[in-house]
Amino acid sequence: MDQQTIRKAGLKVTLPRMKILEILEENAQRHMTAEDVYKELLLRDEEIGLATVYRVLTQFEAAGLAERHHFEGGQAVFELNRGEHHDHIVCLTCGKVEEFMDETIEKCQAKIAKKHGFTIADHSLILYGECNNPKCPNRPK
Amino acid sequence: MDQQTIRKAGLKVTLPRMKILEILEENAQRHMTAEDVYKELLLRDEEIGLATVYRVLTQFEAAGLAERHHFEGGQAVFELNRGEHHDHIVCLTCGKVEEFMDETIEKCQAKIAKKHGFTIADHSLILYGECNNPKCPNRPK
DNA sequence: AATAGAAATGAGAAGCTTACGCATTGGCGT
DNA sequence: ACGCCAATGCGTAAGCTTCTCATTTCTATT
Repeated sequence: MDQQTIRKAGLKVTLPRMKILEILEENAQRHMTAEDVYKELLLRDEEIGLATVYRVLTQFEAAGLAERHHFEGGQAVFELNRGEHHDHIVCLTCGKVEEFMDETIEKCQAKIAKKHGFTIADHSLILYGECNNPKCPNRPK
Repeated sequence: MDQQTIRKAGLKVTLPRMKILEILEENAQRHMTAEDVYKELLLRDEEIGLATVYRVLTQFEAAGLAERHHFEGGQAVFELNRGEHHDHIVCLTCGKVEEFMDETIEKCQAKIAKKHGFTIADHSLILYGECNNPKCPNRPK
């Protein structure tokens, strides 16, 4: 139940938060910008302001429900946290994002952090390139 | 000679470009924002506009002279390209940035790209954490 | 159920970073 | 030394995100 998800995050259960969570769940395979979420809300005739979308997404992030990524292009994208950590490959031509996870890289990172005397809190690994998909050049949006 | 660096990049040798390159060289251990560079120019009584700083930094980036990184915090930072590729560890408390390079990780990335059918053009790996330096909590700025 | 208090929302405006337009300035080849 | 064309500076504009504050909505309480 979504309500529990929100409540456990220490947030009041409100309509905007329910709707936004719902949209993020339905688009779990995509990575959505705040604007994307807002547009989706408009399509559903929900009277939710863009400011609220940003606020809620930021709260979700703070609560660990969602992650914010800064891919190239200035606009931040959000995705629901589904438990398993992963990194991203982004196609510079069509914008497609794929996810991956490599145990070796994770271990190397820990090793490097130790060598530098750092305690790692988080990391961001993004590979940029061309997806080589025949249909790729059709940029979305 | 700096002039050669700029000329070889296909850019006209102008005073702003010289000064900005100079500042980047003198602060090679730091990672500077456009604003940082601009302030440094003001200190030196150079009549160079912020718009020019952004323009020149972007040109340096396009010419491969400098790299632009998007660490957390929205503001992009620039650093001169000194030939050898490297990634970054950023201290979330004091903002200190250290550089590293790990052959194993680089190889893993290539492997992952191949597995996903991507041709890698670039990548961004940033570790965030605490530097554990006794003097760390004195945030700069 | 009704109510009070606190938190959340919506709308617009502000803030911040970055890019742009245009008149003026300044390199660089001849 | 001269002139062309690129580069600059200033102001302004654009894009993304956050803030302000009056109003609404949730939740705990009566």
